[in-house]
Formats: sequence, structure tokens, C-alpha cells
Amino acid sequence: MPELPEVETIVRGLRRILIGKKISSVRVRSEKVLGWPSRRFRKALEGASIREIGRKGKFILIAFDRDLLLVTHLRMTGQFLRVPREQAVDKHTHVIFDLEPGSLQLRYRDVRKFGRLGVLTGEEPTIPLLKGLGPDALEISAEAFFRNLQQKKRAIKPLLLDQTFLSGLGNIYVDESLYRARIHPLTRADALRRDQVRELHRHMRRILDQAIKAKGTTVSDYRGPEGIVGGFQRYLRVYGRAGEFCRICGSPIRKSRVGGRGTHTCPGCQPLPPHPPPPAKISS
DNA sequence: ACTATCCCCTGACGGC
DNA sequence: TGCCGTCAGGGGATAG
Repeated sequence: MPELPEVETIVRGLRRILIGKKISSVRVRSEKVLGWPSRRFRKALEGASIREIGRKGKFILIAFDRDLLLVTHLRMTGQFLRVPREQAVDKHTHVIFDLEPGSLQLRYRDVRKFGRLGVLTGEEPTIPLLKGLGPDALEISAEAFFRNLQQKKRAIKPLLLDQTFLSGLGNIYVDESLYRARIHPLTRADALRRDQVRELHRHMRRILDQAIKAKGTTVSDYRGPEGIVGGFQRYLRVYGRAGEFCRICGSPIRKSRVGGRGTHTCPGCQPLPPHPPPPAKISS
């Protein structure tokens, strides 16, 4: 669910809710989302005060005093929700944080339980997962982007989804960015001309910025921590619009599968690349 | 260095 | 109404 703009929106919401607060108690209803026994998790966090909150790619990082870091990835359906203590707990809520001062709780809810929460202490090396992240989609320069793409033979779409190459993009924003830049998802990365990459970079930035302003895209169940839905779905041009007509050329938007992911393109605006995809496989 | 496929889970939706 | 297959915004493991 959440890609860079949604994660950024969540981070901003969490700042409003959590900065200056202390975790007075933690209740774990499903250990699965922690990845290790809940004792250590609770022991580390109970009594800790929130210092600052940020993100790295799609990871959310909550820094506490005592050199403590809460690292979270929401994957498909994870949500942080600010709720009054007395509100009923639904079956998909897996971790509950009591906040002090006040009478609010922060709850971690996750229908599919793909998301994970973990704590790191200062001395522990940052997990390889975080270190292996590629540059943030909002921070990379057009030049560096071009240089990096030149070194890759893979198709552009799976490459943009690869968080070790570039972090932050997911399926929605990749499809939207490629459409706006008029690039077919199967185009080899190193076949992209400098001007095409510049366009892609520009549209990617613009879309991400606009999506953050709109507080994200709500396709089905994304909510910010204060319960608000995003507004960027109004601006989607291809994602979820299969069969509808391209606003530029009128062709019907097509849905296909690229790298195992549902992929939306306009056949008029994004013609297949001359030398289709990368090497097919052993087909001799 | 890649690709493809399965898996983790639950829910929504379409066809019969 | 029920059953079944497919799909979903992410990403890790594994085999080829």
C-alpha cells in the first residue's frame, strides 16, 4: 500500500502525534509482526520518549531517547492509527502503544500481517536491509539517475521497483511516472537517452511532490495516522484505469504483467521499445 | 546479474 | 447464497 508519498504523509502525521510523548505501555496482540518475542520489544520501549521521526525509502524510523530506534515497514496493509484509549480494538490491530501524557493510543493495524516492527539499539549496526537501500527517489539528481541507469540492462520498471537501486517508488508511482515520461515499462534501462531520463526524473519528482501535497493515494485501504484518506487518486492517469481512455491520445489504457506486477500503460503514448526487453532467457 | 515463481495473509470481486 | 479463482499498493527466499 504505502509508497514514498504515503510513508512521508504517515511520518508527518506521526510527528504531530508522537513528538514529546512517552510510551507508557505496550501491548502485543500478534507476535508475528515483530519478528521476535515481544518481551524484549516491550521492555525496550516502555518508558521511552520519542525524539524524532523520519523515513528512509519506505521504512519509518522512530527515534527514542536511550539510543533506541523503532524501525517499521508497512508493506501492503500496515497502518499506524491514533485512537482514543476507549475505542474498541478490532481484530487486525496487532500492537498498541499507550501514550503519555494524554489518553491517546497509537495502534499498529495490518490486515495481511506483511508489515514488521523492530527495535534497534544504538550500538547495533544499522540493519543490512537499511544500508542496502538505494538513493531516495526524491533526493537523487537527474545526472546520478542517468549514470546509474546507464549501468543497468534490466527493464526499467522492475529496476525502478528495486529498492536497492532506488528507494521509495512502488507500483502506482512507477506506472504513473513512466506514462508521463512516455516510456514503456519494458524499455532497457541503458537504452534510455539522456533526455528521456531527464523527463522521467522530472515527472517522477513532480508526481511524488504532488502526491505528498495530496497526502497520498488511497486506492482501497490506505489511511494516514489521523484517519484521513489521500487525494492523489484523482490525478492517476493509468493506474487502475484499464479500459478507460488516455487523456492525451485517446487510446484505451492497457493492463499487462511486467516482472510479475500488474502494469498499466497507454499503447499510444508508450510504444514498445524497438529492441524490446532485456535478454529473454535460455530459449535457444 | 537477472528472471520467474512461490510465499507470507486476508479480503474483495467476478463468474458460475 | 455459496464456491472458486484471481488479484491487491511489498518484498524475501529460492531455483534456474
